[in-house]
Amino acid sequence: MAYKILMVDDEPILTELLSTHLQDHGYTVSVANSSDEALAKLNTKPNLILLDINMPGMDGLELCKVIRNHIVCPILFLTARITEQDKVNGLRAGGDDYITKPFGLQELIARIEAHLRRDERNNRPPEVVTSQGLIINLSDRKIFWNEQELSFSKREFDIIEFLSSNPNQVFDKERIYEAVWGYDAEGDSNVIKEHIRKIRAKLMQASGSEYIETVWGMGYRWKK
Amino acid sequence: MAYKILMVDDEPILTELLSTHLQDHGYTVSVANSSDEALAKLNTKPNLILLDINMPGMDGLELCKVIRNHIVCPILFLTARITEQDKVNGLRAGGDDYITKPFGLQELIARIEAHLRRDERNNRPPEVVTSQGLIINLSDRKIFWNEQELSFSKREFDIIEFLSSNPNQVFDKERIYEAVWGYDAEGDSNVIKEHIRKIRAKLMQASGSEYIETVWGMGYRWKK
DNA sequence: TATGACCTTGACGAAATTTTGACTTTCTCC
DNA sequence: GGAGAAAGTCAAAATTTCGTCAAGGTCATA
Repeated sequence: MAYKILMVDDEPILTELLSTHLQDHGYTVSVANSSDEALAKLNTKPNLILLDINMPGMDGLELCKVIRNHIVCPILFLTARITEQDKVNGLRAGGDDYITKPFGLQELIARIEAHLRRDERNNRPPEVVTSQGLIINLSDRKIFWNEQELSFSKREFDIIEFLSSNPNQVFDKERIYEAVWGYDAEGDSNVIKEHIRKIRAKLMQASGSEYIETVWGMGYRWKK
Repeated sequence: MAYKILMVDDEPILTELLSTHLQDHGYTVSVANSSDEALAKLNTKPNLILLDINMPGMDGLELCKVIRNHIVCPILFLTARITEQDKVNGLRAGGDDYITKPFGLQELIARIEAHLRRDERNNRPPEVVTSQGLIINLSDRKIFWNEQELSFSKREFDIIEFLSSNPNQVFDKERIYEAVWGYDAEGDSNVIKEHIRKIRAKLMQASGSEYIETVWGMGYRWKK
């Protein structure tokens, strides 16, 4: 499937030119000419973001910080200025790389490919999910808090696996039941509540922190 | 509208049997007895694909990869073998689930329904962002004012979701009730007024601005 | 068959949300 | 400006959902 790139720049001429070029290289490109538009287009779950630093309103650095609250993917700054300070600011804001204008199209493509490759490697089989010092090894079905291994039953582990693999998303009880048991729950059931309770108790005892959050009236979410 | 299912299997007996069964459950079914036929029938835009792994010529896994280049929808493998390696191969190829032969028809229907529901959920309306730093993340059901997360109850969030997804449009109370509660309000009710009040108070406290406008005698409108 | 871990269920109090009803304020039209 | 309708406010009642506990059921294993 084609990689999706979100390009954020307030110069329509540039965005048009670049998006054509990127599309020629097989990427799916969506363009945002302002920060608001960029935020609105985050839902397309881009694999990589190209971000102009100089923009009216919320500038690229600010935007980068906000984006980082929502999704994880390589963010490359397009910028004219590139002092040491810019670099620091950019990295602090959560950026991954810089490309100084004017830049060669070859270089742009090369850098994009490099970052996507790296990202791919990093996001590979989520065999291990880590979360606030907790290590969840999905292939071994083992969970560690620091050096100490915690013990969970099958159902408990399945629930943890499901929730922690989809952090921050809210799932209602039916959805969890469906995901873990593999079929629909009949009527109202207490099973999930009870398992969640057991899981919480074990995690709290070991780590002292909350991992599963209740979203009242909606379900549960794994805090990341 | 009936969901469309594309079934790909080289055993005519099986496909005939299954397609009848699926049709009895209200699905529109198209059958392909070979990979080539399957590719040719992709243009029917199925909502879900059932794919036999073992087929002469291009096998199910190969076919799956190719399909993935064209459309996005749940792909369920029908398979006799199901080792860990198969599972990995299948996931790598872009499959969503496995059903091992022989399987019960009940189970098949249940899984199909589950995947269609999930797919529906994932393809939800996009995240919405209004100007001035308010970010409404529909999939996580989180709302941010700049860096700060605001808290809303289920109904409150649902109303915000509905209005903000249709900015600048005016909806009367009945319409909102219908959209959020899922059924019609009986008689005049204060419920909407009250929820709107709570929402406004929270948004005002955090951001200092009005997002919901009253259109007197008509209803409410999300200002964008 | 006995044992123990695990899964499931029903009941109940606590907590949070939702709804209601009475009342006040605001707006429109005459 | 005043009457009437629509919208806003507030507190309290009604309802829903959640967390917890105790107990019964199931399953694999010794």
